[in-house]
Amino acid sequence: MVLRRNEINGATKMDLIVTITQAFKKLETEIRKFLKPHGISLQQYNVLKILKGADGPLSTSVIRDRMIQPMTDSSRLVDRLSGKGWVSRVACSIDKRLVDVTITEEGRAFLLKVPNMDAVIESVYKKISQQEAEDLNYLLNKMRA
Amino acid sequence: MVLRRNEINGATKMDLIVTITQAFKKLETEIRKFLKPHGISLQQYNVLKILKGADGPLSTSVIRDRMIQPMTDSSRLVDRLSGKGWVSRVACSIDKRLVDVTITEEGRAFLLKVPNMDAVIESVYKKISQQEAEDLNYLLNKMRA
DNA sequence: CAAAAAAAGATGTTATAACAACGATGTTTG
DNA sequence: CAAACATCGTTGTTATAACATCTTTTTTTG
Repeated sequence: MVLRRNEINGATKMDLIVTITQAFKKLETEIRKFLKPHGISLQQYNVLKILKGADGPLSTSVIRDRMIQPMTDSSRLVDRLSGKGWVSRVACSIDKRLVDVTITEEGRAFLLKVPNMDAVIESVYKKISQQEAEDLNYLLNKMRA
Repeated sequence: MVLRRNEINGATKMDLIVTITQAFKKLETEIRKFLKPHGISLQQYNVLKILKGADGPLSTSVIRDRMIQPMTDSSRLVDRLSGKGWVSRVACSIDKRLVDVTITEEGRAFLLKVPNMDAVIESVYKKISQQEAEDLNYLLNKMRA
């Protein structure tokens, strides 16, 4: 694929910082606004989806590793989900350092109430083609390889 | 320029969410670690640089508009900078709703002590070429056009 | 001109994230 | 085996961001 761009494009890597930041912020804002009426944060939603997709219980640290944005504070993040009754925590019998976190029926029921996010994603990415999305993905992955 | 990628690349726009997020987070983390020993946050640093680059005073809302990550809470952000003595605030005589924010000599002196960030940026982007950086910039800008 | 609308910034509140330190448990290694 | 080390999760602390609301001031509009 041949990229078409302006005749003059002196974009530096410094410019890329600005561009990546703004692309991310726009994305984050849109998703946040989408989730807000449902009373759940981005990170909490991410964890809930991870647990829903898992076979059985996951430890807090495994959850953190699987998050799109791994965070140091995942313990309290699980705490908040537990407070809402969407996950349960049980001490792991094999390794007592671990905590087995499982999504509850209430958690599953909640996820069912949240509409599919496709429309949000499409609204953010509508300006680029599927091919361009793949190119972007390729370049961004190469960057942080 | 022809992008080379894996034979199979089924990256969806949903994948892009993950990729952009992780690219941004890596960037943010590196810059944060770089600034931390100097005792300034990303946003505060951004504002200080904006004020240094400005001719004269800027109002809080103009500062917000120029930030890489515009934030609702820019009032208190300027507050913190003021608390450190790096900016001064004076009521604007022309429009009394506005506050003229100016970088102080202490603020300028502080900026001089912070080393250039080029090395950090280079470390994050070293895996891609200048051409690829420009392509990325082009695609990301197109996306959010 | 006067009322309505908009804009700027301050502030209270709440949620969240980063960081460091800690205790408990598990693993490695001499 | 025992001591050093590593891992996991919790907790305290602090800084930050989002959001709503409010006052003041300016602009718009009928």
